[in-house]
Amino acid sequence: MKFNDKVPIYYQIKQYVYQEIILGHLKAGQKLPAIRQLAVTLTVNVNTIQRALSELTTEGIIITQRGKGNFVTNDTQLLQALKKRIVTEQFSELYDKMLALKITPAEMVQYLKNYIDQRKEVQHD
Amino acid sequence: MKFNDKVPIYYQIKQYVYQEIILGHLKAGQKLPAIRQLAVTLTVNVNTIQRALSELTTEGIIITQRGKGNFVTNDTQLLQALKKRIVTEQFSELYDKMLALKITPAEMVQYLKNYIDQRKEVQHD
DNA sequence: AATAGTGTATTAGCTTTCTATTACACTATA
DNA sequence: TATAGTGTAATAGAAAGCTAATACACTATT
Repeated sequence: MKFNDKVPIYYQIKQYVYQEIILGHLKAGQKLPAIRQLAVTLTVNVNTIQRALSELTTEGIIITQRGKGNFVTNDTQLLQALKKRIVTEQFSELYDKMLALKITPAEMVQYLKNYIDQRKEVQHD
Repeated sequence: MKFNDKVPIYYQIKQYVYQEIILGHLKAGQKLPAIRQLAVTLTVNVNTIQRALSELTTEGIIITQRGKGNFVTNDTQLLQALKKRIVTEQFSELYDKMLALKITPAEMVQYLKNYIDQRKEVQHD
């Protein structure tokens, strides 16, 4: 997996797990791959996986059963809220950065639309 | 200054300088505060300031004159392009993250509008 | 009981970032 | 020419993150 070297890997792994849950690749109650397996798959050290899962456990997203494995929580309410939480986080960050540049909300929407149009054009290459 | 501990301080200082230029607080040719002064103002070490300015110099945004100080470039074309570059970077990041969550461009716009409305409501408290 | 598959914990060492400190080099000016 | 203000460089040490390696603990199965 390709990681951004400006932000801790364990943090990016957390985001990856969020993503897999949101995409439905990981469902409530489902068993995650073994940490040694994840370490191989993501090509990072077991301890780095551990740190990410440990924080996810603290959040209640992941339940660890010693000797058995790691499982996605069965708390469907928590999982439902996850997508909203993650998406909102991203828009919140963007909003604050734009505001710091004195860009108005209306302009933000326009910038986003323009960016989208631009991506569509480039797609046609 | 408050820094995000997930990303290097020198990197955040670069962003801060970009911001000050975009906002027009720093204009073409203008002298920056002395690095020792910046270090005090931002409450970081001189070397950390140095690293940020060194990278900005490499980009041509800042011109260093030994013994005199650091100055914003007079290359107005470069400065003009800066705002677009920084803003686009942010939307690009958002777009990619949303796409990873299988959120369509149309939905992105809607999410942004919703977030903006939400912020407006909260403002009224 | 032994074994394989899990998570947990610890230690050592590397790299990056940041700080602290000191010394040096160039520029302007009194 | 002395001095104050500037950037530059180098060293040492602390902290965070990551890796590697090893050992341990729990669970399920043979």
